[in-house]
Amino acid sequence: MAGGTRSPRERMVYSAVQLVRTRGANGTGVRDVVEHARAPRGSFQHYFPGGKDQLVGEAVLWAADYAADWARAYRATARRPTPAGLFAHLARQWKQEFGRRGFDRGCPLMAAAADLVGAGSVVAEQLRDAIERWEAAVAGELVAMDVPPRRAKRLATLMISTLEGAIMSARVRGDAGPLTTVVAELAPLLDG
Amino acid sequence: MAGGTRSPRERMVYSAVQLVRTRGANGTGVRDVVEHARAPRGSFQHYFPGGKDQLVGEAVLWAADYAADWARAYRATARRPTPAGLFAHLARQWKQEFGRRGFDRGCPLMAAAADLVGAGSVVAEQLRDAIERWEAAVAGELVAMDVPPRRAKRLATLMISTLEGAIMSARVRGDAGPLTTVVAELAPLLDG
DNA sequence: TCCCGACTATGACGATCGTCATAGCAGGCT
DNA sequence: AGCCTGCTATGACGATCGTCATAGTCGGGA
Repeated sequence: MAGGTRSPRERMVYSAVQLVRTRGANGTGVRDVVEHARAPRGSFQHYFPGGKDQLVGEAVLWAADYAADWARAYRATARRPTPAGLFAHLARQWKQEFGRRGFDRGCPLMAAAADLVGAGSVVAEQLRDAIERWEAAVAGELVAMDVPPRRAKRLATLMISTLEGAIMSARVRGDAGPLTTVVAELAPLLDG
Repeated sequence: MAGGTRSPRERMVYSAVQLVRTRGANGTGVRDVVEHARAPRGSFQHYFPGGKDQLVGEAVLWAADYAADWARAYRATARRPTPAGLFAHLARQWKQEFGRRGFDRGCPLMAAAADLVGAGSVVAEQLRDAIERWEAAVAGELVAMDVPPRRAKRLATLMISTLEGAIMSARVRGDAGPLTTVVAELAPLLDG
């Protein structure tokens, strides 16, 4: 999650992710990102000649790959993988995040989507890539559990939608309850 | 949805809702709201001495009441109300919105949550009220269908979470498919 | 040695933000 | 008439935004 020896460029992308998660895309300034990353201020325009759009775009893609990797990691930890188990695995991380660090940080994709999609930002395209990459990873894991590909895609859509909404609900209430609820309610449907 | 004879004050709250839906809370300026509402610029500080926070707070509450009313309206239109029918009713409005007006506008509660919760805004409290008010309305409708109160609350959480996530997914992809998918997938669980 | 490329430092620009101060208008009441 | 109150008009303040221009530092190859 956190490494000490990353390049200033990588640190800026990572910091952008964290700040977008807490304050939204419009609420995050490039100066904040540079400072949070302990990166030289002059390096921003060197590494990101495309400006803030490029930075946020890379942050969104970084987050999607991180989420996809997290989904793929489930198979190694579970002795008997099931769709409901995968969903619980995805939700567990968020419960831990909320339990340990509070409710300040949400999903970066949701934050970026809320601010940028309707504004016609160029980042919207990479947001689309990000969501599809994540969903494809989840669907791929379901296929590996012998779920038929077509249904795997539908279940992946359901899982990601429900997870995202539960994250938002939990953050607003300051209570991880919604995550627990949706995991329990969806379990029979996913494994049935 | 739109009335021509509302007071400048009401128009500003309504315009704030629409602008927050498309550009997010931080992306919406008070000058934009005033102009969009065709309201006198000087009236803003008169009606909202609490500034932007007050305006956004009222917008969030307005949206919650609107959503709650929409949920309650289902019972009148359905000859044989069921939980899955209610969920489809909620999703149908969004499919129509996306079909008619495109994907620029999302859910104002999600947009406000993404921008304000992590920033420690005072609006976060009213956001909490808004979500709970909406969820209580949905749960109330379920109880009216003879769903036991405790389970009604859980199903309401599931429905709202899934709906919110599907809205986000649909907006990012520019395709209302996720809404259709989650409605179909959740139906047997909700009515079973 | 010189130079050249990658990287960093710093200051400034114009735009926009939320907020405020102040003045002007209308209409009802006494 | 005079006045008070609800509402509107307008200009400005300081802060912050994303971006840019320019100069400085550093190390390795010719």
